[in-house]
Amino acid sequence: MKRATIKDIGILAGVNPSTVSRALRNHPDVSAAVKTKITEIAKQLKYVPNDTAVNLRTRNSKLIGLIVPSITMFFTPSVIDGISDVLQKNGFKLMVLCSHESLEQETENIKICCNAGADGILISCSNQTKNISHLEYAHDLEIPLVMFDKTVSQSTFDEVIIDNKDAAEQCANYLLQRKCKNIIAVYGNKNMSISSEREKAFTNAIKKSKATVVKNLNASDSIEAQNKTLAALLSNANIDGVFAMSDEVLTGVHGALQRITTSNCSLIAISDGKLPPFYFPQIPYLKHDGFALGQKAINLLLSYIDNTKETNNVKKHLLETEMITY
Amino acid sequence: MKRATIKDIGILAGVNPSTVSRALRNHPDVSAAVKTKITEIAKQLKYVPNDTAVNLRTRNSKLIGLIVPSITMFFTPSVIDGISDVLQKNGFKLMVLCSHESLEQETENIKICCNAGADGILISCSNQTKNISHLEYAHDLEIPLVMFDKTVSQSTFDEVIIDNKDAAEQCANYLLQRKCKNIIAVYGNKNMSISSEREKAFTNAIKKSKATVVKNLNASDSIEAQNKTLAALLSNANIDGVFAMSDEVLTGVHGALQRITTSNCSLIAISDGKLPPFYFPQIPYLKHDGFALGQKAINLLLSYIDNTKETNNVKKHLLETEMITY
DNA sequence: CTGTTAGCGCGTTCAC
DNA sequence: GTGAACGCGCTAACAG
Repeated sequence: MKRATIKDIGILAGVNPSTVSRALRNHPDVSAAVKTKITEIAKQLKYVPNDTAVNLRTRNSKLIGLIVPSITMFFTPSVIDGISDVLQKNGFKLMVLCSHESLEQETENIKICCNAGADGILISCSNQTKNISHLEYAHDLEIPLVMFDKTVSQSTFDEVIIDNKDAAEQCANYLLQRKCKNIIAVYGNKNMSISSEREKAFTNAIKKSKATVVKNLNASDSIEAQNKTLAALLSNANIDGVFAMSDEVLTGVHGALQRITTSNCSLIAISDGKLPPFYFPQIPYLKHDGFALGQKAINLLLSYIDNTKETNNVKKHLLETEMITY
Repeated sequence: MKRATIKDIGILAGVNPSTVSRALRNHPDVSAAVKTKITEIAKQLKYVPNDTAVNLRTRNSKLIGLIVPSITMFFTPSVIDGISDVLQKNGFKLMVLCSHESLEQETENIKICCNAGADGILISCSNQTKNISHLEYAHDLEIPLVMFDKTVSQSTFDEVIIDNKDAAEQCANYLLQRKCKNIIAVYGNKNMSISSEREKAFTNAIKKSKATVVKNLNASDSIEAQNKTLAALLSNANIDGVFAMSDEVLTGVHGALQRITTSNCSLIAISDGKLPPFYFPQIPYLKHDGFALGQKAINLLLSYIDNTKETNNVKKHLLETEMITY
């Protein structure tokens, strides 16, 4: 069944295609009589405007490119959910590209987005990414871009991230309240700003107390986290507190703790909350909401696209977090 | 920076736009000299064809619509990963729509895909979906559609699913080998064909032995799974084997088992393998690979789009599974 | 208020 | 071999 066009309607209504176009878009210049007539015919023909033609004419694609380092994480799906939630309401399409933690693939994905004519790009960087030189391609084409979650130090694009300092401090305070004295902290890949920021804040908070951070660990995946944590626990029998900065890391840390039957540690993690309830006993965590983060990031991007953004100041947008204990 | 068009190149090269078009698409009719000259200029201008214009002209969008019931599950992200892996290599874009287990939203998503001019649709149904009447919209427009994973009984569209019968039987055999006699089986939502098919196969396999299925449970989410499993365990002290048909269900089942300290049950699950290793001790599972399933489904859909599909027989495509024990 | 005209950027006939 | 002309479906400027 072929699709009806604006022209088909015009013929049936005995009017010019352009009149049909105006009527359907509720232009004030067209008479009520003609308007209802055209609307009626359009309904009968099950007319639906051809997006491609509209896009070509109006020079926008109603397409948002989303680039993520990995999709099988706990966090990313929630973010996608939040983004698509907003986009569906605005008639935008979401194109999902995964970089698999590769800078090369990430660079390629930027090009794909631009060449596909995306109206805007949302990116969370791979752990290989150290600067934003590969984002210039989008910047040159004047395609709005917003970074979220996994960002790198820069001052060209807006960033939507959780309040890393506050989150890490809250976790530190939790452990201090539980009277922990000898603490291990496990972070993600060293390149990521979320790692260094959380480390800095956590370390400072602990320093203010009588407790000490016995060891700062970095791990790019849960296996590495498990091995390093296990080694640290074995060589420091007096560890009584562990901080895991993400779900990825938490998985490994938890595995390590399970293997040390003698250990009696307090554990706290930064998490989006999907994973912790699966463990028994449940693990307390500082919740950082991926769904909300996705929504905030896409709303910001859309404000760039619609030109409704108030100021032009590039800045970091912080997301609040919440401590969940049982 | 504005994008260069075929026209810009033509002016610089002193040739007609149509010649540029031919040269860039390596048409045999254009002389080698002109061809290299044009290619050179195109490179300098960083020319990239305008997808929208090409799509309008060629009447296809290079867009695939993916509709899933939920995205925060364990399984879906792997599937998306597999799909986008294939699509990126073929220059297709992936549009992700989530139905949030709502038939109404699913119907709406079908329309969004069609109206956006998707070249093809991949769908995993919500647990409210009982038939395919809402898919007719796509069928009428002759848009290829392939169902995967969560399907409903029908004979219009191809389905890509795991070999439910084999999977359930393998799980049954695992429990029988462990000398289980009194077994609980926990399935997902009753409407889903994967639930009924797995139940049928599992029950039949157990029936052939001296063991019995004490109880068949159905649960739409992990909370419900946990409550029902817990109740069943409490009222049947002699349970020595549990089968969880999915990660969703497994989460609840595991929670229930943890709460019964006296229980000494064998546990087996059908899972894509992301969740089981997180538990300690690790849970054996029948692996059904979401990544591979995604790839298989999209390849099938692409063969419809390219018209390279051999036969026109609608059928179920089964995916093999693998038992993972420790 | 409505019709005419002119493109958006590209691919493809048809001439020459 | 290459140019000219047309049209995909739609919107927008200009006329009347």
